[in-house]
Amino acid sequence: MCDMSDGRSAERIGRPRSERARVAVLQAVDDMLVEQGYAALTMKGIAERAGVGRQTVYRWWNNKAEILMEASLHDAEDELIAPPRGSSAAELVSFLELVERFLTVSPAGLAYRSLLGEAQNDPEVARLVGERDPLGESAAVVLDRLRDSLPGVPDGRTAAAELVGPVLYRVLVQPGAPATGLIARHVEHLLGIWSGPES
Amino acid sequence: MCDMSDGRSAERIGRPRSERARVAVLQAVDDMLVEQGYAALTMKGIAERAGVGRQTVYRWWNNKAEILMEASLHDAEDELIAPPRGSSAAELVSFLELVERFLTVSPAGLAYRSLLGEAQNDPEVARLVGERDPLGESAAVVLDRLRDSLPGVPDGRTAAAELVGPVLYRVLVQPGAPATGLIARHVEHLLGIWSGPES
Amino acid sequence: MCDMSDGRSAERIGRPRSERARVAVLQAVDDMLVEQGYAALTMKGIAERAGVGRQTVYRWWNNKAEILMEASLHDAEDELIAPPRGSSAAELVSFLELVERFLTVSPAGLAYRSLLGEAQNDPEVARLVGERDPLGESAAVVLDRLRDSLPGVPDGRTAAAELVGPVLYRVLVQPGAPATGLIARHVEHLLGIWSGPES
Amino acid sequence: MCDMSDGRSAERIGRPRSERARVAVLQAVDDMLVEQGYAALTMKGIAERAGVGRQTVYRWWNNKAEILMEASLHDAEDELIAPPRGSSAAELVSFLELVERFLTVSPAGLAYRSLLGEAQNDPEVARLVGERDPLGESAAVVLDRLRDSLPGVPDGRTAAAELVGPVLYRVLVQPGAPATGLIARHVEHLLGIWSGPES
DNA sequence: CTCTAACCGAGACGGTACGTCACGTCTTGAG
DNA sequence: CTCAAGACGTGACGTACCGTCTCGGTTAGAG
Repeated sequence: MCDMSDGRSAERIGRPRSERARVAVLQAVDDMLVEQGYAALTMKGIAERAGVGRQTVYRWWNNKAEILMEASLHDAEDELIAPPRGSSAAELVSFLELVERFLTVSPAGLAYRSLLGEAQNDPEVARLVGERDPLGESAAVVLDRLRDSLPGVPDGRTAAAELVGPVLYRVLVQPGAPATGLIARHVEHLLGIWSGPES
Repeated sequence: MCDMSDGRSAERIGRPRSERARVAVLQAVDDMLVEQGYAALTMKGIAERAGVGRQTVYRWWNNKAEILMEASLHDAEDELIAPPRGSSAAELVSFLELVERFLTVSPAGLAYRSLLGEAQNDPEVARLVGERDPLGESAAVVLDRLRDSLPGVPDGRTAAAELVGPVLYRVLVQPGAPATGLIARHVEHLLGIWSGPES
Repeated sequence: MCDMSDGRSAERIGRPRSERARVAVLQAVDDMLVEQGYAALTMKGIAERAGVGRQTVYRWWNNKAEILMEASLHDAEDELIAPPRGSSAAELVSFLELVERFLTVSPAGLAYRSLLGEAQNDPEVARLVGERDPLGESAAVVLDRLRDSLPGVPDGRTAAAELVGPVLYRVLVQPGAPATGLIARHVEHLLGIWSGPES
Repeated sequence: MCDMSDGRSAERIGRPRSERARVAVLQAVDDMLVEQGYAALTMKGIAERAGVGRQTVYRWWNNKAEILMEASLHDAEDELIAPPRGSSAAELVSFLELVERFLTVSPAGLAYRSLLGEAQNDPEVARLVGERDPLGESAAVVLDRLRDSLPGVPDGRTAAAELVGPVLYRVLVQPGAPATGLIARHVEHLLGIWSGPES
């Protein structure tokens, strides 16, 4: 997020940044998200929970949004890997169920939703989300894997939007309602489109 | 939103509430949303812009979210009425283009997005959005109108989610990118599903 | 200190400022000065001790220095009134003993010393102290009263400086050391100067 | 100030401390005091200006006060040596004028005033100032020299307080106002006291 | 035509989070 | 063991916004 970024940068002088502090912050954010929710996520609170100075947090990330993005990105990659199944249908259903679970119970998913929320109000956050969208990226991975057996899957972000859009919409608008029925029917429809000879 | 709601409640004594103040607040919110964005939307700022006391705002609505909801609901009904077209395809495309324009330029749409964002962090707002979702309601209206010519359209919120979900997702994640291509392909797919004998 | 100053100013609109909050702050400052000393005097601490919002403190006074000045000025007038004595010598000795006690034990006096200290670093505070110096003003009052029996007392701030300067210097440099001997000898000297026909 | 103090302690091992760093710090403090004033005197700022590590500063001195004390003490001895004059009066006037100039323009004098200010809030600094007071020591030197021709000069710190107290008071309270008139009259009075047969 | 009650504007109130700054300590690699 | 550099934990700073309260003044229906 912040500068210094990708290791290297040759020899830095002075005391090196504490990786320990960095992961403590990310862990604290994860914990607090599930325990108290985003509304109770204070910079001061994060720092205290992580046993870290406030300034240190600002040294690594410029915004609360950047912390959330990092917390979300890192775990999303792991949590949104759909296990291989026998059929495309089962694989898509599994993935969307992962997505739903991710968005409703996983710290990373809660972070993603808060991030998406903040992006609607803060253009800086919007830019961040626009560039690195863990949900869309995971969907792209799954679709790439299925492209052989589903010749109709379009390229780029369109297919990803068509896949996860309805589930995301349901979770954003009705976080409490289960999306299982929606997922089943939605996958059925998508298969009807993508597997056929058309398009 | 607040009590007193729908006129009624017979005869109240004392000075009646100023309808003038109420619409001034809604107008101020609309203006400030397009001029400065949600981040600069302060209760104090709204009151001052509307030439209204702060307490008066809280008399009509309990939260900033309730104001946004009212500002969004009222205009959304007008702005999301798809004009009748010759074909179902054209009608759906028109509707989704309306949706995209609503979400990106209309004050009511910006309010809706901010509201949806806030709902991810504040359960009270989430309840509000879950009960009255202008986007889903408009989609339901359109789908009802087309149900005769599209026998495959499922009932309830599933179809609405499938219709608007991808477009909303695109706008939420990439507000700047045009969704025209996505809309065209998406409608084409939906028609393939809904018009056929299957499902 | 702050604007609003001298009452009147005709009809103000809005909720009037809470005199209760104002005196609570001044009382809190007095208490904390004797209990913990100036170093522990935090704006946040003052506000909490006074049961008052932080912004309220800033509404009444712009600086910590302005609070101290007000706390000092108000009490200094009362605490530095030398009781009438039979002789000029006794009256001056009484006054200087009051000054010493004021500077070492009274909250107002501790505030004055901290203020004087801050004035050496902050030009804004220096201006404040230069305009309203409770110590000098009290000395001037005493000297005015004695001018009849001491024809040699010069006008203006010179006499006041000559009277209180040595005692203040002693207290500033050696707060712990008693100044009684210094006071006795100093008054004796001053009388030798001021009572004579010279000057 | 810090340990190691007076050279000695025989043979230390490891890299010897850099005297160059020490004087660079003192020079930086002097410069910054006249350029920006005490308020802008930061430990980090001093170190950077001196081209020195922060830890190095703390190795030589424990507090900012100790640096100021050293900066003040060293130069005060030179700057407060009253040149020999024909008369006691002229010598005292010269000395007090030096004092005034010292306190208002000299870096060492500004440091002394800031130190005196800090001493009112911090007992540790108060102890420091109480033990080594450059102003009082210089006054004692002058008075010792004049004791032969002024038989009435009392011993100890009383005379010093009586001599410099009024001038210091004037400078502390009204740094901008010239003290020339005060000095002339004050010396005249002191001579009336000290030269006479009385006391 | 008053009385009364709820409204209106304005703005101060007690809280709390923000991002910055300075402190004094700790941790690098180099000398 | 010291040096320059700079990150570390701590905590105060002044600002902004929240939602409530308290003013004087306004506007209706009830007596």
